[in-house]
Amino acid sequence: MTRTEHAFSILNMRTARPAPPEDLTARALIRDAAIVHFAHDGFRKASLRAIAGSAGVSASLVLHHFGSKERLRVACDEFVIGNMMAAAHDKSTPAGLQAVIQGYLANPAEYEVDVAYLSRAIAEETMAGQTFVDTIVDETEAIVRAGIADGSMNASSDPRAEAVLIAMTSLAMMTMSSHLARALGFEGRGLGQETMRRLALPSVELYTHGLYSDDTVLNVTRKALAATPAPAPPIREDTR
Amino acid sequence: MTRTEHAFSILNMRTARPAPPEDLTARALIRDAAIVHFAHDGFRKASLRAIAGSAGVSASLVLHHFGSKERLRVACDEFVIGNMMAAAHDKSTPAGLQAVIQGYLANPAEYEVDVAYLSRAIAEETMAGQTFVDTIVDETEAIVRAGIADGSMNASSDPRAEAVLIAMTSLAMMTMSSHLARALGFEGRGLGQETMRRLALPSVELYTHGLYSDDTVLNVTRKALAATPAPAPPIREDTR
DNA sequence: GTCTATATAATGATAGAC
DNA sequence: GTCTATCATTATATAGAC
Repeated sequence: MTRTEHAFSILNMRTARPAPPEDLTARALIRDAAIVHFAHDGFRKASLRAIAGSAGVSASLVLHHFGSKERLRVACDEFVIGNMMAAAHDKSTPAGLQAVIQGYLANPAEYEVDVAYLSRAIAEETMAGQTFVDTIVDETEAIVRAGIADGSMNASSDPRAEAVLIAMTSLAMMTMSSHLARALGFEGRGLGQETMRRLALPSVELYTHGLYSDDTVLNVTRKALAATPAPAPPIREDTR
Repeated sequence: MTRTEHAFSILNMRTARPAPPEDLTARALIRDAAIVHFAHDGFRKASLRAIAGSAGVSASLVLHHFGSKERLRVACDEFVIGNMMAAAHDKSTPAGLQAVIQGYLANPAEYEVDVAYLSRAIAEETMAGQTFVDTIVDETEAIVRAGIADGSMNASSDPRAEAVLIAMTSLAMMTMSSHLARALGFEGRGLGQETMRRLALPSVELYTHGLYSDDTVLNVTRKALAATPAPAPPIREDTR
């Protein structure tokens, strides 16, 4: 994803999960219902009975197919992650998942369920959440390093840490979408296009000219860091 | 909080909750235990029996004092928020809570429980979470507007939206601390000083010079927004 | 594959003794 | 204020018929 694509993607659209409604196996119906319930209520609050009810089957059938609630969660994790990775691969850019996220931010209604599921997964620190976050961070790092290399982005003292910061900001748009909307006066409407539209320009402004008007804070921070040596030896992790 | 204080606060410290260990009323013991359990396990998973066990009392006494699990949660919400607001008031700066957060980021062990509780509250979209987020956003907006007014910060097309973005980034450091640490190779150690130290400089770099090296993306975004009129009439909310 | 019936465990909440 | 005993509900999970 080039920086121009990045900007455009904010206003782009994508098609939703191609899952037809009726001709699905019961196992798939249950899995899809579970994803909705886990996303909406969280793992603990979502009950097998409620999931079974939404899928139009008995609670026992859920266990017959998945063995336990925990294994059902794993199946949902793998399905949603697989879904996201497939969508990312469709984009066929070095920043696949990032592009999917941008697509979501442009049209939240499409990926709504998967994104809500992943938000929960991130908060509950489940396997799907960690995989998703790690992938986004790695992709972001690749983008940042490429941008620095081709001169479109500024040099950084620590591109990995910079990528982490940028990725977390993107992810925060997902996980805190309701707070975001409320803070902008769009209460109750979730993360809609109105919210994203209002944030698009300030976000790019911040990423273009920064917040501070001169290097005062930067210099102060540098001195402060130099004055207090790291508690543990400043081992530089492998940042690829 | 001036911008210099902002930079310094990253390396500052603060004292912890002044709660003595033994000479507390049973009600307070229960409340403190509940805060720990709600923070660690979430509201649903935390059981009254486990809370009572940690407080060294019977489960019935919990209900005797608080009436119900939900009312216990409300009491915890109010206590933690009150705690934070008091700490913020101690700072006696226009950016009280922000300063407390910065203090936490500098020394996570101190406020660990309260911050973990608020992280949960944000994720579970409880009353405490909303109050906390809204306060942080409002404070951030005041800082941004003051910074713009005194020339230390760049002008913005939408200071409120800019403040929301900055606040969400700060809050993401809290709510996604484990993912953050893992992404930097500090797995398992939570959000420690190592992590914060590594992020301090890149964060300020980003806020000083931005990410993009020129106005290409900015101009593209401006054009894209101008080309697609807002879905709903572009009503400008009251941004104070 | 799908169901009904049931086992088993845990939870939030109540009653009442001290 | 604090406890023990207990209730009623709900949850996950199993057994077995069809």
